[in-house]
Amino acid sequence: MKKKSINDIAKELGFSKTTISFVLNNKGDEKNISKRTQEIILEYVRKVNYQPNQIAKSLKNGKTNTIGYLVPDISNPFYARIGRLIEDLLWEQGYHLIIGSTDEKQEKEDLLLSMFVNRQVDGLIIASCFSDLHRLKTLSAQNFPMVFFDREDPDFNANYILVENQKPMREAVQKIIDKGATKIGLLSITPNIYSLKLRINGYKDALAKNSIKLDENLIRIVDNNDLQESTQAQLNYLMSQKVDAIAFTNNQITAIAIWWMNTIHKKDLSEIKFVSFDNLDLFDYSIPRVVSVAQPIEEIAKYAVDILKEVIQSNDRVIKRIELKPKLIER
Amino acid sequence: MKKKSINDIAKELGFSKTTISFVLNNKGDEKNISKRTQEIILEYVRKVNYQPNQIAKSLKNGKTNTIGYLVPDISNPFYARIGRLIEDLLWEQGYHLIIGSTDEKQEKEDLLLSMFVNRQVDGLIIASCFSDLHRLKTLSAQNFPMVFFDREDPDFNANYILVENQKPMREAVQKIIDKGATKIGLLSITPNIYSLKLRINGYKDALAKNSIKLDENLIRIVDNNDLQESTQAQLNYLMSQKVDAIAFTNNQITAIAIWWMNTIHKKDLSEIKFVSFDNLDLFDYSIPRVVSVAQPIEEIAKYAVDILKEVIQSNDRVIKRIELKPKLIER
DNA sequence: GTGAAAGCGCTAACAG
DNA sequence: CTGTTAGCGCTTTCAC
Repeated sequence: MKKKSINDIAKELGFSKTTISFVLNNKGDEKNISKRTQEIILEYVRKVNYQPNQIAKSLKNGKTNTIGYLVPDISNPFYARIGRLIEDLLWEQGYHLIIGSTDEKQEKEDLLLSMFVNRQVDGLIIASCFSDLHRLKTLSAQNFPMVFFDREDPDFNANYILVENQKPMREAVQKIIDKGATKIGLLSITPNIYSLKLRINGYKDALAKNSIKLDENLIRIVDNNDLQESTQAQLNYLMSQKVDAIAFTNNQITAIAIWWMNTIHKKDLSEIKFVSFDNLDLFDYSIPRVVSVAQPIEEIAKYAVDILKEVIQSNDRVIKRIELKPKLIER
Repeated sequence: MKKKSINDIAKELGFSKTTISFVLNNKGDEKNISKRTQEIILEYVRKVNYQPNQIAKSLKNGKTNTIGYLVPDISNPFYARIGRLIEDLLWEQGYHLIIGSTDEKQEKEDLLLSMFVNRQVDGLIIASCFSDLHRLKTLSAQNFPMVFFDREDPDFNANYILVENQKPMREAVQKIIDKGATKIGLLSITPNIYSLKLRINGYKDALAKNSIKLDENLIRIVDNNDLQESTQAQLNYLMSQKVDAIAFTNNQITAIAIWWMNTIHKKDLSEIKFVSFDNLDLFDYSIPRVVSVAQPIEEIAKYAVDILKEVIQSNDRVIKRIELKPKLIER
């Protein structure tokens, strides 16, 4: 059974497409279509459950009412929850979300970016891996509506919704120093992303401030291609070095670490302290205790959508940089 | 800067649109376009970074290469992870995912369903709340490609990727009975979904098999509109009834329960036993101990995509019902 | 008040 | 080997 088109409706009803189109788009009055005609059309449309083809509409209007959501991994709770919030906010405005997970791979990000552009999404909300600015800069130069969140590249001027990184990390690490930690390791995913560098700097700041000598060996980077295994190996190393605290630059590796401590390592649980950028509910009760930096995800989603809408609507270039304050959660 | 169209390319290069189109769609050889011409076109296209408009293509071909993913909540780890797996599988086939979260609300589900249809998605992967079959049956009658997972409605004949519900739940509850539980409560989200009913039946079966009298008061239903609060209130009730074990019908409420036990209740942690349908990594170490029923999410995603593809490709009606075996995880 | 017709960017049958 | 052309379903200008 083929779907009805506006043409079919027109024929069946004996009106022209134009008339049907006007009525369907609530321009009946404006275009002086008689009340009677409008009723007939609306009634019929309801009866046969006619649904206009959005693709045709999009082609004509140059608007698809879709937004691309490009993140490292949609199943990461942080991105999943923000995604959900964004989905809801966009829904209210008649927009829909197409998702894309990059796995922190430049190549995948590039392909997804082209895909989104080819699909004519009206805008993009992105947590980029920023490993190659070329394509982003091209899009930006074309004034393609984009809002970036979570991560920043100082060489790339764009709309950013960010949270402070360095200071909160410093304060979080300070907390565990106050509680007696002296030998503090750090575990991070690839820090070629500026925001992650800042988090690491925060860690270094805290050490410096407390005259703890920085031991570069205690800064461990996990391999993105094998997050699970690599995190565990690096943890193992840090534990062998007898650290009494570990700072993590995102929630994903903290979660793996807690799991590993409890199921594989099974030692030092109460002795060691964790610091995590990003919060998770389970930190409220998990051992080791975690001091965490909670990002204001509702705000992030809200600003991302608001600014994206602004960019889409305005013709001239909008560049905003919003920096939100995360919340330090002591435990 | 307006985007280039195939027309522009044709003019600039002095070929016709057809030739360009053939070459771009790798039909150059098939259509006997000279090697030289192909090279020129490919070269030029690369140089100006021409990207064909997918919307126009879609309109022409009647295919959008998008699939709708309709679930109660994309930020629920279960749906998020399956979503991610599906995204990857579809990506390999050139398909992309549009997401929609229903919040278990019929109205929202209906709206999302229309949205997906209007957008001309090529297919739908759905965990429906099944509170009104009308629209689904209409779509099904129109042979719209759909695959349902996680949940089933026996009154609705469709493609299903499911896991066994009743028996695994019975076995899981049996485990904790073996460990000494005698007064076992149950907490579930709205069980107007058949699959959830089956899980509850599994719980009842286990009690019956062990001659434990069923106390309907110990079967508590949480309010979907306020999951957090409601779950906590119901838990409070169950604890006041001195149950020595609680079975949960999905991971979301189990996670809330663990959080509540550890942060609010702070008692009975080692005394009480949990059973959870759906697994979470944190169950590996969380207290109370959780016996869980782990769904094979990779398989679910794989089958969902495979069968959807099959349905899309075949002209005649395909109806499959796959029932996978979940894995019982003792702890 | 209503309709004819052009055109959004692309594909593909058909012609040459 | 390559080009002309119709048409996917819709919107909108202009004409009647």
